[in-house]
Amino acid sequence: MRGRNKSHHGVPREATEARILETAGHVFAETGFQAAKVRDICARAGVNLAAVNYHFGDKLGLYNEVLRFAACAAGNAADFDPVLWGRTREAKLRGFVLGLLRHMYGEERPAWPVRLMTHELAQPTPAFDGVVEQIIRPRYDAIRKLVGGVIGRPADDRQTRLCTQSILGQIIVYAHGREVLKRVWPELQFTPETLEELASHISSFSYAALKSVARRNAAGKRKQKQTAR
Amino acid sequence: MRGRNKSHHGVPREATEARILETAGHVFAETGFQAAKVRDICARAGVNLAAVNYHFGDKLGLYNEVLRFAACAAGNAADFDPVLWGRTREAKLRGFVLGLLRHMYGEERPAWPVRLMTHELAQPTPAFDGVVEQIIRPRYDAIRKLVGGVIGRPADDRQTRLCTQSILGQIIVYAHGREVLKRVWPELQFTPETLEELASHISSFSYAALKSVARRNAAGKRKQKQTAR
DNA sequence: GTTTTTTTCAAACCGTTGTTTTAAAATACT
DNA sequence: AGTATTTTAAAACAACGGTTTGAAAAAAAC
Repeated sequence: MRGRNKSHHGVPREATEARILETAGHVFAETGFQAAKVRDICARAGVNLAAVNYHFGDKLGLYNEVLRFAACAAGNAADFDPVLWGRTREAKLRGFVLGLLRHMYGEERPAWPVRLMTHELAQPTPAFDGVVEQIIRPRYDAIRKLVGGVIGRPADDRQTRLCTQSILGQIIVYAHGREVLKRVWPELQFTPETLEELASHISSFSYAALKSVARRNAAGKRKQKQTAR
Repeated sequence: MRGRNKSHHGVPREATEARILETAGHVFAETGFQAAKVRDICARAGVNLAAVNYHFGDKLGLYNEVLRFAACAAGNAADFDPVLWGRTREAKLRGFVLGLLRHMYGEERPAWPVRLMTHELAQPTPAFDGVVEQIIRPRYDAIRKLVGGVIGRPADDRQTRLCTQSILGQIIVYAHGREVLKRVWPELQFTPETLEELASHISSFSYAALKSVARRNAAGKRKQKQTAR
């Protein structure tokens, strides 16, 4: 009865399907899954109301497809090799930060996947686990390894994780604090130059902090040796 | 017809009203304003369906009342004098961070106001501006002033704001990254000792970074003077 | 104790919203 | 061209959910 996905020869999507998907991304990002209305999506996409159910089964099916689409746009795991980001560790750190910022605010990228994520964080749907495993965890593991290298600790060390949280927090605050930021710092604009500036600030801020942690660790070890003697 | 607020002599709230308010806080925090159901709130509170409309006018009226309640629980502006937090600037910073962490995760405090805020950030209601002005801005201004003091710049300097964002980001990541954190770092528990640990980490991490920024600024100035000579 | 006011309750109301249906139009296949 | 299949379209369906109603119960006022 209902034709799922591609037509009989390899053509991936009908025009209608694509238009729904595109529009749904924006609508879901604006209001979240629950509050988004199928009627709204269809009207904006200029397709009939029944099209969503015909092409995607139901609203949740459409949402999952939108998430899959957003996941593709997020890039693949191969991009998370720190060697791509720079030569020195500080350069690597800056590369990671800038990459993430560009990914979230870059002008060439659509803004809706990030906003969609904000809604998932506030109220996860069943699809959230997949998003974490596919999108977030590889990035998290990569930066954790890098941080561990700077402070001379294993990647799953508690202190390493705290430092990782500190770095990620500085990045996501611009996404999740968006509405607050608009009010307490309305002058801030997200131009490409701003992203560079943010990346420089966050990476140098963090690198200095990490070096300080590393020094404190080394001092701690020396002291331990002395008292052991 | 409908009796608003307090009864004729000064008693602030009927039992029903209070029970609705209490329950509504939890429900709104779980699912956000839109997705929360009046029927659900009433059922859980053990009151009749019509009670919400009778006591609060409509759903939005109840929500506003819940926000006002949460705002009270958030403490008043007088708590934001940095001198309360410690003697040295580093101690002040740690005091601020610990205060915010305790406010968000402290066991004596109910957890729902923070989750409610997550929903507001994802999809602000008209009440959000009030929340920002009453709750967030005083804290933001206080920490901004403190940071400016450490790096030797005015409170509304761009660099000061960037550093402030960096510190706040490290704190809110534990609130807004909650669902991610549960998946990538499931072992983390929020005991009172953990809060102390987080506060120590974030404040020492940040203070080291701030000092580094201050040094870089001083070096920049020296260089400027030399070339000017 | 009677009257008045306030509060509770069950039921109904009614717009909204996801989904289904049934038929017509468009497209592909032979 | 003729047939089968896929896609679109308008309307209806059914459940959900905020709100209203009108009467009963409870509380307050007198």
